[in-house]
Amino acid sequence: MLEAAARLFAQRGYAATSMRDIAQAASMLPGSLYYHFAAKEDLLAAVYEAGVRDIVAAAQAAAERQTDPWDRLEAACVAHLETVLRRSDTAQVLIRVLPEQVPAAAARLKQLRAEYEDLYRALVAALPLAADVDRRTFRLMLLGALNWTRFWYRESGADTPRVIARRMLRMLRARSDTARSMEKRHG
Amino acid sequence: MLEAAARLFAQRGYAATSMRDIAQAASMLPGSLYYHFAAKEDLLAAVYEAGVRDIVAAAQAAAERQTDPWDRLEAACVAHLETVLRRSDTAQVLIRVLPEQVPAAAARLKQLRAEYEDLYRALVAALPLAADVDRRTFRLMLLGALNWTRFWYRESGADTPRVIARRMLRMLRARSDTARSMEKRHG
DNA sequence: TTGAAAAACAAACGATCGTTTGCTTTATAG
DNA sequence: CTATAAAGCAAACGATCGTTTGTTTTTCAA
Repeated sequence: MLEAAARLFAQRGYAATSMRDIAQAASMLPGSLYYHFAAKEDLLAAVYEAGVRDIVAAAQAAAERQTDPWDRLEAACVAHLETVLRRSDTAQVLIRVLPEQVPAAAARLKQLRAEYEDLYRALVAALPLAADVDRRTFRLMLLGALNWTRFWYRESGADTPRVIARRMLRMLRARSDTARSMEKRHG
Repeated sequence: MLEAAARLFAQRGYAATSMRDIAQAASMLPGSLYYHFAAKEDLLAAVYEAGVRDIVAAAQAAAERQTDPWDRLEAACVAHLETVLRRSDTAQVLIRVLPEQVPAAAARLKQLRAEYEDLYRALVAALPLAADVDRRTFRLMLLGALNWTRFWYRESGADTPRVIARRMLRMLRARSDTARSMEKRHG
């Protein structure tokens, strides 16, 4: 039921998905949904919560398997992209549906989003970046590029989410890195 | 009237905006809209077209004032971001509303989007990039980062669109550049 | 096996949706 | 000034929306 809602919210958006659509996808009648959720907004909030859980869990688990700050970030990004593009419909809703679109639940949704943004704030904070690199811009740029893939990624394409994430991180890593690690990588 | 529609589509999305909302914002009655547009989808297509025109015109004009490939791209990105974040409601619709959300008009909308993606394809093609840099990833990453700003940019913040665009481009420029221009910049 | 709680059904409520129709107002060319 | 076309008004159409209500089915512990 949550899965059906997530799939439709991710595909069509929140407003364009009716409770009847969701009910049909879940093989139920519209009214039955209201035994589990008091309103459409609550259903969205539940999907959102599951989405945050999916992404944060995947990214965090991947990061924890690494020790080097750059490796940790890369692992998190790979997991993030694989989750969003392949594994989880609920995760896609995080990208597709924005809190402001549902004013009544905006506060709760923003709080949930913050949970996963904090993860990246921490990962970026640990990077040995050159002094003139703005970490906020770095983080927002990375997340923007990653999340935007949802709009052009095709399963049929040659590139896997893993390859895409790594390629993106390599582009950002270059000059942003400290001189010391630059030296090391350049031999 | 187009402006009213653009503002609402950008703020709330396509499905969440009713013809009555648009009519009220344009100080008209709902039925009157249909003298100018046969359907809601046609109204969106018109807004989309104006949005593409705004972005492409601004970016192209800015790029033409420069000769160096990197300067041309930077100028285009600055103009792009200023248009999207400040000047044009219609431009925001391009980012907010995706073709797949309106199946009946998807083909036309995709065609319009392609027009502005081609501009960036050309700008990126002209860059003196290192051989191991994938230009497609470069372009998609840049556009993703730029367009994602719509979701976190605040007018009240300290950074102007111009500053944001330049900072982002500087991060991407570093290692992606050829060795020759690296040398030049590093003295 | 029975009885109560959980879950789903069946049917409808008022509200709002995109759109249409017929008439009136406004603008403009001769 | 007047005729004609462009633009907008007023009112409503059927469809669909989120949601509610009362009843029936299913589940499962005692």
